[in-house]
Amino acid sequence: MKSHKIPEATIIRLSVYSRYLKQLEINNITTISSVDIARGVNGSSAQVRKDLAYFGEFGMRGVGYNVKELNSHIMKILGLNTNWNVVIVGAGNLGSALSQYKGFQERGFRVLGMFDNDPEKIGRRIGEIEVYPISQIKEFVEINTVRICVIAVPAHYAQEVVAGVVDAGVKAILNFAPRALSVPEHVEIRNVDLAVNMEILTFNMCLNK
Amino acid sequence: MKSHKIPEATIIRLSVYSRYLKQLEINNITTISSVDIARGVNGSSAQVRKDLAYFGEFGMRGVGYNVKELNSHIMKILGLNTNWNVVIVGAGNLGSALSQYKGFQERGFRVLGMFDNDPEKIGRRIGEIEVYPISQIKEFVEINTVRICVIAVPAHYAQEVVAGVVDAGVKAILNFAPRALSVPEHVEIRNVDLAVNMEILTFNMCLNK
DNA sequence: CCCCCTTAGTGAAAATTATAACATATCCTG
DNA sequence: CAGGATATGTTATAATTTTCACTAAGGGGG
Repeated sequence: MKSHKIPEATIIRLSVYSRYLKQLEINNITTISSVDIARGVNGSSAQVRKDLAYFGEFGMRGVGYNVKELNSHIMKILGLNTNWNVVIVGAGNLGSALSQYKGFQERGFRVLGMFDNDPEKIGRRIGEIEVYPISQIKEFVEINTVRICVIAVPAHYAQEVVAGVVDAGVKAILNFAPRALSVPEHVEIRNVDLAVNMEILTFNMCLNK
Repeated sequence: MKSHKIPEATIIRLSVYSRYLKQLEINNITTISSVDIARGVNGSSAQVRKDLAYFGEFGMRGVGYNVKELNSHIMKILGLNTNWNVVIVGAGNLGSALSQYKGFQERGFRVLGMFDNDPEKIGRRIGEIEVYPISQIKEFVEINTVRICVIAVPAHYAQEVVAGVVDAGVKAILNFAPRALSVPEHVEIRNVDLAVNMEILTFNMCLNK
């Protein structure tokens, strides 16, 4: 297990493998080969093996991988052997939808609260989740040991929100606002830009004609 | 303008540059250097210039780029000099939120309709957008020349939906279902896996301690 | 009008990432 | 128990992408 730098693409794929393995588990499939994993995720078998090799040896030559065991290893690699507390800032359409997103819950992400500055929204409940005033976020994050914050506010508020949640002790930010944000060295940030994804599609469509 | 293969990372960055330039336009900034673009998007100036160089020469040496003109070029490169009609399949939380997402409208993506198989949801309106039965999607796509479909249904329905919309004539798919989907050669697909993004954060957080 | 400062464009070098090929280990069959 | 079939782990190779350094070109001041 060398701690050399791991390509981000590898982490993305591990996450995808993991979900696929979960599916196999549900279907009571106990063993799988790298070739079949590759088939299941539209990848290559060499890549599957290479990705796993960064972290150890999880398979058996001539046999394949034990589905459950491999998934368990990957989950641990990804830091998913524990639950994570999450807050969402921005209780608009997107924030609300994210708060209900099953895909988070399934992977151990628990949205404990939402925050907004709109008096209209504060106090409301989205499903089980209450919307608190943004002024209370620091206290909330500290009390509930929240490490992850999702930002789903308009772009021009986003940097301001970052400052607040970083101060509150958040260690990772998933940002849906289409703007580059500055964070301190010790805070992880990841941008999910929905329009960018659309635009990659249009670019490719235009190429092909 | 060489038509060599363009890195996808370049396209992503172009999209980001474009949004940043838009912002500059709004602030009445007329000229900008690659260094300042880089600063605005947390990138490097060499990368900015390299990315643009794939498509032509848009700047003036010793001066920089004309903001408006450069953005106009990038928009055209990305295929955004025209509007795109979009349908969303899945009128749940996520689909509904996406239908209202301002970031799409701003970039010329018009959501014309949503589709679902739940009688509860069919006929309802989310904002201006009506939810139609999935059975009508083919006709709708043909009549409205829809080229892009957003998939926001549970994972186990997603492949089925793909088959339907591809048959209907859709050329690009933005998939939010956490599952690898098969599409014909001529159809572009892009997966936005929200949990994956969370998991990259947790992975990195675990590395750093 | 010339010189200096600035900044785009570009080609080569470096770093990264993916692919392919192979050596090693396990199982199964006869 | 031996040998073939299978599939991992690993090393080497190729491809891609980024970074760096340099050249070329425009603008402004003296």
